[in-house]
Order: sequence, then C-alpha cells, then structure tokens
Amino acid sequence: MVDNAEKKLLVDAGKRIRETRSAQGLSLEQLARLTGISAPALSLIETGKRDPRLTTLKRIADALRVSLTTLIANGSDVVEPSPSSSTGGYDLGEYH
Amino acid sequence: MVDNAEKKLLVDAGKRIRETRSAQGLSLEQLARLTGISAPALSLIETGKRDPRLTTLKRIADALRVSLTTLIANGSDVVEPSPSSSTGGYDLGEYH
DNA sequence: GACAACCTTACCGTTAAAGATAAATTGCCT
DNA sequence: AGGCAATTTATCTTTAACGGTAAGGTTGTC
Repeated sequence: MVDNAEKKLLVDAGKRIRETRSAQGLSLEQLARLTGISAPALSLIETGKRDPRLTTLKRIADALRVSLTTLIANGSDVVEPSPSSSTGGYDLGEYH
Repeated sequence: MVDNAEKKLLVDAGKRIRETRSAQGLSLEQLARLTGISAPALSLIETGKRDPRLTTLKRIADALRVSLTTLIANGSDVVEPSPSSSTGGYDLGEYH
C-alpha cells in the first residue's frame, strides 16, 4: 500500500492533525465526537497508517476549525493566496 | 453518501481537476496513464461522484504538476465562527 | 449516415476505509 | 507499586474506492 512519497504525505498530514488537536487540548475521544469519526480511526490517520478520504479530512478540519489546506499543505507549496486571508500560520479565529 | 457540504467539496475539487487537466490538453486516458488511476475513476472524481483518498488526490496533483492545495483550496476552508466562547476554543474541560 | 475521440455509466472483483468493540499499551499521576 | 486517562492495536462487519472491462452517450468531422 502506498509508496514512500505517499507514506510521507500521510504521516505529515497526521502530524498536523495531531498538533492542531493537542494544541486545542482535545482528546481523540472528543475529536471523535466532534467529527463522527471513531477514535481508533482518528488514531490511524494521525499516525499516518490510514489513507483518509477527502470528506474525512474535511470533517477533521472543520472540527478543528482550520482549513483543509492547513492540514495537507506540504512546505513546497505556493498556494495562491485567496485574498484577504493568508492562512499563514495558526489561525486563531480570524475569519474575515 | 455524504451531506451537502461534503458533496460541494467533492464537486468543487472535481471541477478544479477538470479545469487543470483540460487546460493542459490532457484527456482522461492520458491522465489515467500518468496517474495510474483508471479513466472511469477519474471521471467519477472530476464529476464529484467519488470521495477520493488523500494519496489519490496527490497522484492527480503530481501528474498535473500543481499543488495538492490548489486542487482543494476553495471557499470551503473557512468554517463559520460559531462564537460559542470567548476563548474561541471548545471548552470541554471536564470530561470523563 | 458512419466514424472517431472523448466522456459517462454500469457491472464485477479486490482492496481498504471506517464504525464498533475490546484488548493491549503507554504515560502520568499520587 | 497501583490506578487512571489516553492512545494504540486487533478483530470484525459494512461500505466504498479503485481497476478492468464493456456498454452507452455526446460532439464532432467527413
């Protein structure tokens, strides 16, 4: 399943999710309730052992109140800046 | 399958993929060869009828030589404020 | 009309994601 | 040490992604 580059993508995305979650003091159980995704499934995603679907990532991003791109952006990306919101860092609740 | 917001996410991502692909003059068959994803599967993804995995999106992004975030960054990354608390966080301090 | 190049849809088989549950594990306390 | 919360891992079931193939549906051009 999945080659090395893809593995790294999953591991990186998982790390970002975990960082975001723990920065908010949420447990897997709590995030599970917020997302409707089971805690074991979240654990697998955060440890890069599962290849989540797009809508699964979206539910996580929404629950953590970060953008989907925040969770999957790999440094090498120049995202065209959707104007007015740089998303350059942790967004602490500035929405327009 | 999938609620409305998620459906929109899939449709939007599909549109972006299709726009990018056709802007490069690629057919579904050609993109299928580049990505290793079958043309029928790509068709379903581009029309928002399938919920692709993260690594699937990555393969498409790579083949089209755009960033993953380009394909999924849209208006959907801003979640409504839901101003439930002054700290802006969930307060779930006391859970057992 | 017939043909061609796309794209879409439908079916089937394999594989994996995701829910549920339980068990094992780690870590963090007093 | 023990207990407790959090996380990981394992097993099972259901559902869906994905590839393959084949069949339909455009939209053209000759």
